[in-house]
Amino acid sequence: MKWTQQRLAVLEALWAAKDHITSEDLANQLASEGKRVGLATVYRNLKLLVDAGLARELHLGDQIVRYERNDGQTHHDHLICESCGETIEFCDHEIESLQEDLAKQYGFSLTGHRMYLYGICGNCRKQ
Amino acid sequence: MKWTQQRLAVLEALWAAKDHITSEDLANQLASEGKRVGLATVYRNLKLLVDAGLARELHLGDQIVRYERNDGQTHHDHLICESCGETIEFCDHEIESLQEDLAKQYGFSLTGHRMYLYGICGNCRKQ
DNA sequence: ATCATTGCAAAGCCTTTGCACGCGC
DNA sequence: GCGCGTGCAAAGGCTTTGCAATGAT
Repeated sequence: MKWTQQRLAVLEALWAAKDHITSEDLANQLASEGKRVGLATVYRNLKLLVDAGLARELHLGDQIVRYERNDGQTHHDHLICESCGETIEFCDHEIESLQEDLAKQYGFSLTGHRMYLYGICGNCRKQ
Repeated sequence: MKWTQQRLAVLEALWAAKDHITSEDLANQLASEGKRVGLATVYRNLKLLVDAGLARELHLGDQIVRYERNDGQTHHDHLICESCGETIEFCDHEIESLQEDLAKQYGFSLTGHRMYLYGICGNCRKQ
């Protein structure tokens, strides 16, 4: 894997993004920084970064694919405000242990999971 | 909402499908039964059925949108075998109650969730 | 009779691919 | 210099839409 400046730029943008980001937004972000990286290259590199374990692909429930950095350690799930779109990342070991139990009941060995909680955040409820 | 024969056909096919089904598969299924329903009509009706609460749209983690019947009562989550694709539906109140707690901790009022557990089923592990 | 619904084909959107050029090693 | 990586534009899937014709009530 060659570390071309485009690939680095994609990685850095992904690392800098506070929220989960779409391919297009990432490309726009790069463009706004004056870095010209073709959209196809963004797509290609996001895929590669996922394969390399440096990024993670998210499907939050709509059809839009988003990416986030993957530092390889912080597994987490998502709590999403349906009103303002704020997303909170969390990790709950108690739930995860129940998931393990449940899979075992069905004879499955668990390899992973995705959990998305949807709700209305405190701020939005006040308005 | 008019109950045209096409709409009924889509609904019936969805009801009959044992597994979660894609728009295209559903269209093929109809075609194989000799019912000629345009693909656009399938798409339009699946959307409408979701709005009407008769169907549910699933995003199992790939980019493929699948549908399942929604009888309005049986909320459930999915346990998916990554090897053979078998999916098991389950509902675990203990996990759901923990989800509620967790949302509350973050000031959210929970409106829903999606949970997908991925693993290898007993059969596939034997092979 | 009226208006929602359909079918078809065209258009849209996002994503991937082919190919010649350029850059990292 | 070699070969991977890039950019561009074209092609690909899947989904939606425009429009005239059809069908449900």
